[in-house]
Amino acid sequence: MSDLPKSYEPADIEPRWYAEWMARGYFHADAAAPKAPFAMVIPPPNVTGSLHMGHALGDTIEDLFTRWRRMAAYNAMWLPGSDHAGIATQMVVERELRAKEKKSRHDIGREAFVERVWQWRRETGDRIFAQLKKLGCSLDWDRATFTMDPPYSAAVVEAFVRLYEEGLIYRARRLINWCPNDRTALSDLEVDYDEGTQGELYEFAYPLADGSGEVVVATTRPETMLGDTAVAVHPDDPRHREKIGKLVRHPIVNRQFPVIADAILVDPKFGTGAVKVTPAHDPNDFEVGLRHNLPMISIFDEKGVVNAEGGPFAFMDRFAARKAVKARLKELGLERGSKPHVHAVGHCQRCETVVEPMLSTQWFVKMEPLAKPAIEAVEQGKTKFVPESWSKTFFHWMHNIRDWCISRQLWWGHRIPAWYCKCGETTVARTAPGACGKCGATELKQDDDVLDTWFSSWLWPFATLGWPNETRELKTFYPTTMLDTGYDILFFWVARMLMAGLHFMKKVPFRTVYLHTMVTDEKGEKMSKVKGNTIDPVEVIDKHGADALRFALAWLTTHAAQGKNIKFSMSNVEDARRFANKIWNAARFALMNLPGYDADRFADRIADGPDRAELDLPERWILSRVQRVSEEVDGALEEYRIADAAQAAYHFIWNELCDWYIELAKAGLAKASGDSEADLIARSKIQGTLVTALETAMRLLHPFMPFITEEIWQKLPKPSGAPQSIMITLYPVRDVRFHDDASEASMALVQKIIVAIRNIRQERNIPTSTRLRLVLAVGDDYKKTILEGYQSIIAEHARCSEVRVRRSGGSGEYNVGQTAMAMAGDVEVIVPLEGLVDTAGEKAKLEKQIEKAVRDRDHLRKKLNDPNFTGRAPAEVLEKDRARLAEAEAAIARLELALQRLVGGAS
RNA sequence: AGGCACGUAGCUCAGUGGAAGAGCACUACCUUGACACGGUAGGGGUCGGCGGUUCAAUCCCGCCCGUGCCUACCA
Repeated sequence: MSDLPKSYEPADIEPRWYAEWMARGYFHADAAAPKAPFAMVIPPPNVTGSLHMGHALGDTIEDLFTRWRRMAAYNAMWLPGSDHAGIATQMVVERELRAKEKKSRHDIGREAFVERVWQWRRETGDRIFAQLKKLGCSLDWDRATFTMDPPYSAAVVEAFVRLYEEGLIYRARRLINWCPNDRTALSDLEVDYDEGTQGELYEFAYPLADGSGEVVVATTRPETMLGDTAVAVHPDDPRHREKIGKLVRHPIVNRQFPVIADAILVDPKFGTGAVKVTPAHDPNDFEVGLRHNLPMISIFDEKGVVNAEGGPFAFMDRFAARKAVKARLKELGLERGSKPHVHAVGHCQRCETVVEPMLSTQWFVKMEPLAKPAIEAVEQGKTKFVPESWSKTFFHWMHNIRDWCISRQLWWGHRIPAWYCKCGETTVARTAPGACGKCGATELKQDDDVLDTWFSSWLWPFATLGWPNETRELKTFYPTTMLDTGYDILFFWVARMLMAGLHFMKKVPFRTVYLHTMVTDEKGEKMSKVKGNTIDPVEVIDKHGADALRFALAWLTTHAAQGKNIKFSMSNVEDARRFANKIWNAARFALMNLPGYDADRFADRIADGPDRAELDLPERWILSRVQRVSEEVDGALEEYRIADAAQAAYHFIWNELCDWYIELAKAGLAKASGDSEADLIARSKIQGTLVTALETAMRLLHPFMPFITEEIWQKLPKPSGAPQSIMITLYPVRDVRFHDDASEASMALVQKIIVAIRNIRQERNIPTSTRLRLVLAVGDDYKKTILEGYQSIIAEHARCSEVRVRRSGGSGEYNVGQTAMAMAGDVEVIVPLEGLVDTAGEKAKLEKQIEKAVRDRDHLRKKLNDPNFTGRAPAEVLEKDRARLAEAEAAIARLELALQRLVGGAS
């Protein structure tokens, strides 16, 4: 007897099973196991991070695939870890230091600060791991890796040194993106452009040095004029042609510089046709500076404050200087105008400070040689994107790739393995060199900078498996099978991993890249703490359970078209929770109805399929259906159609197993409630089928909802020798013995008939307590025989006292004018309604049905009379349409007959 | 500026060259011994607009309108 509570309470069940699975070591994959590998690495969350909805989505998808493959007998390995997240982590610890001790990192020094970060990590880092466990993630925790672990750090150094030795890493003075707030260089990808910033196009005049006039320039950043070293015009612009080669006089700092001609920089149609050139603070101007060999004058320090080059404006902040410079120009009578101007302004991805282009010496990775093999690998299908359309975006970026600035002026991260000698020699080495290789000096100074966090992340799929050592792990699990991640880090991470994997391992790092969408709030707005529209997955789990959250996300995970996202709301979770409750109650029903059931005996009975087991229609039908749905779910997962898989499982469980089979089983069990041997056998067939269908459904659903399926699975009776956990069972596989087209067709007809009767009842307001007498009229004896076999099922479910089946066309079987009639496929469903009939109403209903059938018939006739159609359409389409036409014609005939009788009877 | 997508039921979204689908919402009825976190039945869409290809178009092609996203140095 079941003592299950009436509704499902996940909080009691989930933590218990996760602990049990851990204890039994189910998450661990042995690299030496003689099984086909399925390997995946987690996109490592920041150590500072806590689980947000984006993680919840990705990790649900990843766990879903890991569990699914594990149940298909793969050696499934999902590798966990976390990322040291340079800037983010440094900022967190700095903030804490300031709050607790009112000190800056500079106050305590680099060594002490880095120790502080380690201490912070020991105390509060990897909080997210506990949250991943709550979500049910079956990660191989023994392999958890942190990007600052000593072996991983060694791999980072190894990668740097190799690339340096190969000439793919170089140090150069370039114009880079600088964040004056974080005081570090950024890569191009770390700059977000704020499209549509309302700015000003300000015009002012540079006087020509010879006094022959002036040249008016237009700029959005007047303050950078302090660093101007040229004015550029288009060589063919008649307005400016005679000024080319002349000098202008800088009105504020004591300097003269030329008017130059540059057809690349200058668009004569824009602004005044003359451009001020600031090579040290603008990427385009930098290029001009190189082309024309102009001086490059940096006018800001690392905080974005004007330096000594700014003359009277020194020590002013960038934005204060802008105002001051404008005011001064006005005083000097050089202001020439201003108009509003919308343009894109770059912001630091991390702190949103306006990025300053600065001239600076940094380390770079030469990307083109790395990009080429990655492009080819994707072209050749060695790595596939899902959805496929992302490969276009990938190619576009890869073909236009630029060198990657990898040095960061931070303290937290992998320190650049380069040492400088007073003699000017640079030594790049795996360990600190004892002396300069050139001059022998022993006082070498290591580069102060650390590497971009992504420089360690791009090694993730192989550095986590022991690279550069040749490990068993690498041999077994590299290349990994799939990678799942959000499309927002396609360039940051996926593309770079492809490049690093091909370069260092000579093989792609993953066969398939599944890119999932972004999760937003229900209005489609990005979730953010500032906006206050975040949904905390941990709170959701506490309230509704991890299974509900996971299923809600899976249900919504359709292929990620660009610019689309998952609009997530709590109602999605509530729906999923209702589903969990439904499953729970289906299991309760089963468990309440199993007294006397012997799982071993049923297993014997069913061992050779449903024929030998002598099952009845409902049993044959549901076993065929669970089989078909299993294949559907499995097939959908093969194609990464996650929502389709979730929805197929959902509809099977709710609309077939619960709505129909359990109802059919109730009647069957009631009928066979006695103690006779016959009853016992009849009962056991139903019990066995119910348990089998439910057990299969639980396995099917386990990757989506691991906890509830385990809980129920454990409670179901199983034949002796069954596995200890649903986690280590086999995923439902194709078994053609249970395919039963005939039973599915018969059941579909029975269902149609029952629905037609319920419809009649509903429309006429006939209460369920009124037992109906039913007549089914069919066109041939074959169908008559079949339906006669299902009379009792129909009677039970449509609440009829009597069901008669006869050939159609006869008369006198029911009282004229006293019946309701409807078509269920080609079966006439006739319900005598003595004394209950509203003749006018019946007439209207019949007419409506006729009208629809006539519409169908006319449409089909027209089609089938068109030789163009019959001549060109494929045979099966013609056949189908002819059958439909025949059905429509028969329906019209029978409905019209019924109408005539009705009218005749009433008159 | 270039590129990639999208426009299907009130809402959120699937879908396919051969009779329009789901979840939620809505309407009516039902406290039936698995479940009211439930059941039964139902209403609701010229599949953004206009052309074209085809025997057949929501699906393929072109144009237009609208929306979103990505990349890019427009002073």
